[in-house]
Amino acid sequence: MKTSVINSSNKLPKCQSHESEPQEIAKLARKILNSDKAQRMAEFFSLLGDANRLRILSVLTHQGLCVCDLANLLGMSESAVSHQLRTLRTLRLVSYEKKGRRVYYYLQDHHVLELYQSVADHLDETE
Amino acid sequence: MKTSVINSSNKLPKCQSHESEPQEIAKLARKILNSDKAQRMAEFFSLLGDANRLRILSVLTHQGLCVCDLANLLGMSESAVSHQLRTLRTLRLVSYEKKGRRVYYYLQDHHVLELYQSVADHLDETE
DNA sequence: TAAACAATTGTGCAAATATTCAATTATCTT
DNA sequence: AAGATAATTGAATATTTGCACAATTGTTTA
Repeated sequence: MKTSVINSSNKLPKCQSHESEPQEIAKLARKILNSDKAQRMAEFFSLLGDANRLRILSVLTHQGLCVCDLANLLGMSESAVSHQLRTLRTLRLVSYEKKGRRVYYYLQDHHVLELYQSVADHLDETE
Repeated sequence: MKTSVINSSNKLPKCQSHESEPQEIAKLARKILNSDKAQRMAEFFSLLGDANRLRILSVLTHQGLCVCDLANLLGMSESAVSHQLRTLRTLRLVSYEKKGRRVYYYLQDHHVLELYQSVADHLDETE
């Protein structure tokens, strides 16, 4: 999930900036996605870049559930589920509520639902 | 990018399915995101889960560029850029065109733009 | 209070990934 | 044709990440 840190060590590539207007290039340079934000965006996308996490989210979409039931439904160990929920928790994609010794998890950030649906549909289109 | 393969080794978790209607659970089981599709979705998201790839895409959003210019703009080595472009290519997010010894890359899948913008905005909201 | 259960946590390892380095291919220029 | 340049590729390395396993915490039930 934590992704590569952006190269700031300025080991300059040696190929020459070419004929096509150098000022155009300079203009582009100002539009480049800022490294810090790129990093945060990458972390967000990476969060969705795991099949098991996606499946957890897909279940929580329909209903809030405890760790135990999630583990059973998904065929994962409780430990694995708990670990994944932890990362989902720290990035505020899910919330939780303790009821006795069970801990119920709920989808918190419904924004991810759009992304989720969007990619799901996209993959359907492109066969 | 290739993500963890889903656990099908059925090492059964031992906690018991609890009181809250077992039939509800059974119904949920049928709605779970299919493992295969989850895998493909995860691969797609993982593709966006790297800061440098995001930056490459963000540049190509504005203009098609050759590897050399991309490397210069992003402060990456040509080799690193080329490697990343390869993965973007194989997943059909970018297209390319050879002009002499330069190879120009273009954003192909404009669908990612929506995702990109969506997450960019999302992070802006949540400060 | 003891035993059972649900969940979390830390450690360690294996698989995946990004980048560097070196070698190679293809194209341009002289 | 020779040398320079742009890009790709493969191998090696370092980092990241997901999960198993074991130990621990907190809660319920007998």
